[in-house]
Amino acid sequence: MSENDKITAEETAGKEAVSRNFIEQIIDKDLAEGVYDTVNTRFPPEPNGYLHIGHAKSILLNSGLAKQYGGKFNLRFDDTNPTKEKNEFVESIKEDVKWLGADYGDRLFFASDYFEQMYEGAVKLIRKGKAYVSDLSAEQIREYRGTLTEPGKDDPGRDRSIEENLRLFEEMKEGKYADGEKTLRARIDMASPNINMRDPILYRVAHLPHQNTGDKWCIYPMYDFAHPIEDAVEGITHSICTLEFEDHRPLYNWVVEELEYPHPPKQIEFAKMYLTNVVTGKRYIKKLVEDGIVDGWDDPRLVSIAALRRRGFTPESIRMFVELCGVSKANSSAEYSMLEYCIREDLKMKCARVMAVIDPVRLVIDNYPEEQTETLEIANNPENEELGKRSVPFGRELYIDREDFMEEPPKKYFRLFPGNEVRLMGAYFVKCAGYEKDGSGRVTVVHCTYDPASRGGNSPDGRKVKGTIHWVSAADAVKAEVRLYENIIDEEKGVYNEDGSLNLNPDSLTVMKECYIEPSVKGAKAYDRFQFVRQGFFCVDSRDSKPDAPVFNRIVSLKSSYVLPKN
RNA sequence: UGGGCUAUCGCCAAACGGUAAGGCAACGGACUCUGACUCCGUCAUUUCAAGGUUCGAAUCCUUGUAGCCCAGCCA
Repeated sequence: MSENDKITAEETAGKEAVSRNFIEQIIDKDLAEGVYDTVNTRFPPEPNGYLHIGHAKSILLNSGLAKQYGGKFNLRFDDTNPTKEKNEFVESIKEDVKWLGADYGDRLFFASDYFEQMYEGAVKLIRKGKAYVSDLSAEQIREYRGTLTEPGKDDPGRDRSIEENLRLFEEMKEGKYADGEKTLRARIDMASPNINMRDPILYRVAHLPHQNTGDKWCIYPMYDFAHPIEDAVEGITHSICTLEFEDHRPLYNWVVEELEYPHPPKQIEFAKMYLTNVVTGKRYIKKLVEDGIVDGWDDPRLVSIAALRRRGFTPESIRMFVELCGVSKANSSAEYSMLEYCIREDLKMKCARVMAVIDPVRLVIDNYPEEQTETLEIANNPENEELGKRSVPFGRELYIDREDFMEEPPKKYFRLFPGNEVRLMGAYFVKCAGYEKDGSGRVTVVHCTYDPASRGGNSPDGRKVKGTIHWVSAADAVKAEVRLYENIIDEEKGVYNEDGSLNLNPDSLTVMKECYIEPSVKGAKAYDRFQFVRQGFFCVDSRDSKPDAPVFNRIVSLKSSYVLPKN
């Protein structure tokens, strides 16, 4: 206890009196009062789907608290319902939890490991007269339960003798009854204003093999009975869950009390994290996949952990985001811009800043000698010298982005236009001398002249230019595909239509097939990230990128205070 | 309509009876070989509302209002 006090104090000091969230406050109080002498937490997913950004909050909150207070953090699969669960999901969840940096070490558990103890717990309750076997059908149970405003009525099985209950429950376990024929219920209060306390079902019959226990069991415990036992068995002190379980807390406490656990865990509820204009619902995503709108659960426009990873988000950025969002009991929805801030912030110093032309147009330097080429040394990240320098080839013919040239510029446009001089980043000043168009009026070539004295990007005469643009040597460029993402949801309209369907943004994916990137990106591997100067952060796609045909995902664009006028 | 919970800036979120932190976003401006970054500045006389208690209220009391959750043999 004194040891934990120290850790807490250090933590507080280190955080410079940053206020503690309400869960930390509860924990501090528990530690101070000696209710607990350590802090053990768990993340208890049911393996019935992929994890998404919302889960990250729970994972990082739980693992973070354990770490902060020097306790244990468990990953526990809440696999008490074999009808919904699959091993495929336990693998993906393990991967995602590890990727997020929540270190559960070897503390990987399954609720199904405790089926025996749960069974014994149920028997104990029966012996205490606190549980009984019910013959009611599902429909009858619903009728007997009453409504929000009317009390329920007693189950006919409620008054069975302990002996009979013991026998019947044993028979349930032996497989004498069909699915739905019998249940084990807690004897609490059918008139409770809290519906969860109206003799909740503890066990149901399900003749179904379980992914972990096989055919050993044909009765499976319900969440409300299983969860407190799982927590107690693992020595969890603070069982942190989301708000919708608040009404279940009295039942949670009833279970640990009736089962007489010496150090009962405490359930604390917090508000889930939602992102504005984002879809996380399983059925919606399933439909997007089925309809071919996205290319899988890890499509970079989605916010599953796998999708964020594939898009190029870092675990650090997700952690920063969760931390920034904070923890409270108020239902809230964070804006996506906060997540964008976090990834930019994280990648800013880490990534090499390279030049990539996404929508190319040729730039010819008329006064540059035909056969001449040269190599320029450019810092990989001017703000981080540790990233070193690279060589960038330069020549007479380059590519620049179409957006960086206009025939008739609007006011305040300081890129290339006839007569204007700009800097080719890291290279020379060039002045636009003319341009060519094809039959459809599309610009095909921009001509310019360069000032040889401005090599490196500055003119010895002190002449200034307003604009600096990026470029790539046509002869040396790496051809690549670049995928530009926007929200898959139409933000103007919100996520859902009146009929419950999604408001999709038809332009959520723009595939640019012919992009030219400077040769320094050659050899980039899956998940390698770069800043494409003036454009954004990009990541090598882990699924579709090939060494000879690289594919880059735009993680996030750079901020911009200049809006190009629409043509 | 019974029970539980929540309401503080466009979005998160502190404040724990002593006179409304901070971050994101936005908007000015400086700087700039990224229209980025960085820097500097602006952004709640007021905390869902109305009363009350108090020298003093976002915090306490009263009465309302709004939102979320609960009637699975799901978790």
